Amino acid sequence: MSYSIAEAARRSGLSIDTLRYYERIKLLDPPARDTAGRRAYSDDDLNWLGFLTKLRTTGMPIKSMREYASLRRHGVASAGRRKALLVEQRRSVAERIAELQGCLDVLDYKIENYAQVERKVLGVEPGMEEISA
Amino acid sequence: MSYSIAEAARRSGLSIDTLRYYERIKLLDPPARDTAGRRAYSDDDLNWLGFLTKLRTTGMPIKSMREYASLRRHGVASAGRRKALLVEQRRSVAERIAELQGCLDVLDYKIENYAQVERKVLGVEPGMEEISA
DNA sequence: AGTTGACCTGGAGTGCACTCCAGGTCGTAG
DNA sequence: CTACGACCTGGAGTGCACTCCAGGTCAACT
Repeated sequence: MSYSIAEAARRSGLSIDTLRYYERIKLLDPPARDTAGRRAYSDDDLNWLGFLTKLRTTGMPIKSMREYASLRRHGVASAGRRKALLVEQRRSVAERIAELQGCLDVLDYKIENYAQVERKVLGVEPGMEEISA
Repeated sequence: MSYSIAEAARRSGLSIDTLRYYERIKLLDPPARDTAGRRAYSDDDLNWLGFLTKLRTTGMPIKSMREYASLRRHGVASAGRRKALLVEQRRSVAERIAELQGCLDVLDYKIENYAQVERKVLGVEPGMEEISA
């Protein structure tokens, strides 16, 4: 199967401009072209884009994604280095999740404070004593 | 207690430039000044900076942090809106954690693949049969 | 034959969140 | 008294990851 740039954009969730940008900066190997010179993305291209967006979601900088992409072109000999990059990214994602979890706790604490203030305000409204109790 | 800008930077984990920047864009009320006109940050200032960095860590844009900061200046009447902002941010953080968890799963899958490839390579090395088994 | 719409290229522009700089002022140590 | 280091100001510069633009090509419809 092959896909126009519009279709590839739709399926990958990236914009058309971003697809061309990723190609320019060598995140993505130049896809095949149709007879009119238009890009024709393969399923492999789409799968790779899917993985790239996962990496991006984890906050991996484009520089590192480019390194990974470049290693991929160098075949099986680069597998060790690629694995190392992923292991490092895994570590950084786990760390980030823990950090966000900490922020969640702070938010919960603050929100609970606001909720208590609300209950207090209700409590001093005339006739509302039973609600605040 | 009051702190020089260098000390405030050290304690908040922000740079001196960032502290002045946050003040300029009204994330932070102008701190007191000493007799020489230098900034003297209070404990309250430091606590607020601590909370700001939590919000920033959650990925809240500066625009929204400014809104929160501005509401804070308008006293108790704005508490409802402030709580709503925090509740929304809480939701977005929880979502982000789930998203990252999904990425973690993809990374684990890929890493496991690489590990399998490594075991296979070992397997075909002479005298290594028992390791790959 | 003409118009439309999707696509092409190289290059410029954008928004965000800082970060750096030049030139100047203070208060203290030598 | 001067040298130093920490601080001050307004404004310019940076890096990232896109995003937009002008001007052009091409196949298909009317």
